Amino acid sequence: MSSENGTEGGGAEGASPEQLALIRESVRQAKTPRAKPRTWRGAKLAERLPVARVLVDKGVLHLDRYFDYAVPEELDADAQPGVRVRVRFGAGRHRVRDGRREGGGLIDGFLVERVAESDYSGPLAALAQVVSPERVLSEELLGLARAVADRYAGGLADVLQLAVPPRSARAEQRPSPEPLPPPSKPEAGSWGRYERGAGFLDALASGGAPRAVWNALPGPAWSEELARAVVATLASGRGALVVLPDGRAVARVDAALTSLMGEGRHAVLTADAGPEKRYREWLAVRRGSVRAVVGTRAAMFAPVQDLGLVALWDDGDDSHSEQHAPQPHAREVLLLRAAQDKCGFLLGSWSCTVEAAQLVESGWARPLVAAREQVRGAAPLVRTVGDGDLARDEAARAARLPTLAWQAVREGLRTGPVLVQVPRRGYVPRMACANCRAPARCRHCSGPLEAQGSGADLKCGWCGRDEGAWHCPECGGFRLRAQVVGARRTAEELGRAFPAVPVRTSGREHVLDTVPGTPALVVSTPGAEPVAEGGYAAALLLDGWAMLGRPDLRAGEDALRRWIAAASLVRPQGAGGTVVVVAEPTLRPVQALVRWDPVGHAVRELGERAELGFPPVSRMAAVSGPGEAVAEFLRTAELPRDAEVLGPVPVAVTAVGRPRRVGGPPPGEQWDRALIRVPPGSGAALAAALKAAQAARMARGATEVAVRVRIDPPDIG
DNA sequence: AGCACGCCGACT
DNA sequence: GTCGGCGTGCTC
Repeated sequence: MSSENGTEGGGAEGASPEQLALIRESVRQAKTPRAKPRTWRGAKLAERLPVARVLVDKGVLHLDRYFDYAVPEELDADAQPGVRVRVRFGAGRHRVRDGRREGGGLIDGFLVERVAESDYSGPLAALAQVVSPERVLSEELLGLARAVADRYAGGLADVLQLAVPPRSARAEQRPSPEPLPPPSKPEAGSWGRYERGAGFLDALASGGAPRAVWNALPGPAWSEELARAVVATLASGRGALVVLPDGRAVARVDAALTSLMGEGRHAVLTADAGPEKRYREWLAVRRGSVRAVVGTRAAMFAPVQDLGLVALWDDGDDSHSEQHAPQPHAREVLLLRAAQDKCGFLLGSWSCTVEAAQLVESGWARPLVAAREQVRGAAPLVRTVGDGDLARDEAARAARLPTLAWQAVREGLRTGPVLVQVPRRGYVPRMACANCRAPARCRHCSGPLEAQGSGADLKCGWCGRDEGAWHCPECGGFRLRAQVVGARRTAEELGRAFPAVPVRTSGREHVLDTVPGTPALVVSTPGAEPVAEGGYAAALLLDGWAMLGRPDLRAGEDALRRWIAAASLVRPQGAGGTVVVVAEPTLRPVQALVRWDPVGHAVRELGERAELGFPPVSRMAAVSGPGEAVAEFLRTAELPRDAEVLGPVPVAVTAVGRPRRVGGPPPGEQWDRALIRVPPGSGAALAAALKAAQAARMARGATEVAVRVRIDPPDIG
């Protein structure tokens, strides 16, 4: 008997679907409204568990519902829970005409469960096809996908699209390699530098499930430390998963794992591997051939068997936010996984997000930190140059760069490479008073003024109004300077000032992985900094104004994270490592950098967020769309009693020619956005209410204009 | 989204 | 009696 049977319409189609259709036909003609045929006379169905519950992959229309289908006898063997299937789905009765079935197209789905009876009071259609007998959707993965869908008020089918890669028949046909026996428990290595580091590894190796927020010491040891945690988990006979922000970080942990335990015990899941290779690796994990996974954010769903540890590096990096609906964040997905699988959890970073601090504050995770003298021994010396220094510094105004910075660069270049961190290009140049450096703001809405093209035209980044005659409200000055452009030019000038030294650049389109330990100027945008052999001798951080000037809740935390990430590549103070940050020394993130205290900074931020009712202490959702649609949505949604609606207010029109933000309005269209806030503990109720309201809208039909619902919106003023 | 069902008015 | 317009609701 062939499972290929019935793949095409026409005469080749198996007999039972035809018969089923005929039965439906006769049921209808007998005018029996909704017969309840529990038995199928004539149709050859599977003897045991003849009903398949199927998750139909058709958008958000019928969120999270299963549909029951009859299992024809010839598909019985292959139609196991977790396989991909194709079914007829569509309105109305499937007529039989000229021997062909009509109505309802073939669509994809997952077979979730086999049961004895359906509780659907109507005639069941048959499964059209089992796409392949590979059981891709395990019970655990389904449970995780459902939890993620609930957390983010999204559809189960949407989450499964993120969690299960597209099929490649060739990849499926290849047998996965034989699993290797577990490695032996690794030495603690540089984990010994942390107060509870060795204990954490011991707990993993002995089958425990420790949960930690790890503030990593600056320097390159983090990737090997992550790898040791993975090997310790494997040694206990369980699997491990590490999610990293980009391909370079994946390559480092990959290399560390290979050097600790050789090839064949871990898989690498990244987007740039190509669909077939990626699916092949994914299958090796799903089949249990490989028990450890490192990868970028899509790997957060990797179906590792018997999971003992989930780990995430640098959760503040925004590449951990999924771009596709419902836009889950890797940290939140791994939190759900740790809770569901009762496994270990490790959240590591040189810096510390407010969310990470909250995990410690709530007692859910324990801090994994080094003693103060370890930090002092590993971190570089940090010095600041603020507005006051600049004003007093005659040479700086002429040369556009403070004397202190010149000195640090000159000194550093004597012994090694010097890193210059400049703002990312594509940051719209924001303007400040050339005299007093106060940010130039719109006189109507206080939004940031931005330069338009090459000319002197100014436009507000929020309300879009033109500003023709700006003058500084602080000092009366009327000259402006573009901070971002200034930083780039400064980097160029540095290159000219040290003509004997090579200049390398690393940025968006051309990212360097490493640079040699010889004297060089390395100009890089945040996140693209190459690792220097032996560490940088010095770093110059020039983008303080651009980062801290953003009207964003995370501006301070983000600036600190990027500074710390760059400064972590610099040699320790004892080896002469120096960092100069051009930013106001009274600002809290700047002070946290000088004291090298990212955890303290995050804890203070967390306290303020709690007071102000901001995330992550409260949970927020954003509802956006055309004004009338948003208003209607808010009228009909049955929000939790303790929910508070802020707005709606008009969102800034996306300026024509600027890249459209994911989930934002089309250029030129006016949208409204409301924020909905609930106190701690009501997040699940809020998500459920928003999901129900969305589903109700969809059911009402196509006349309704879509609104976008986003849990944990990233940009709240 | 499709697509069939059904209620109601117009025409043979 | 029967055809067909479009509004409503379902899809196993």
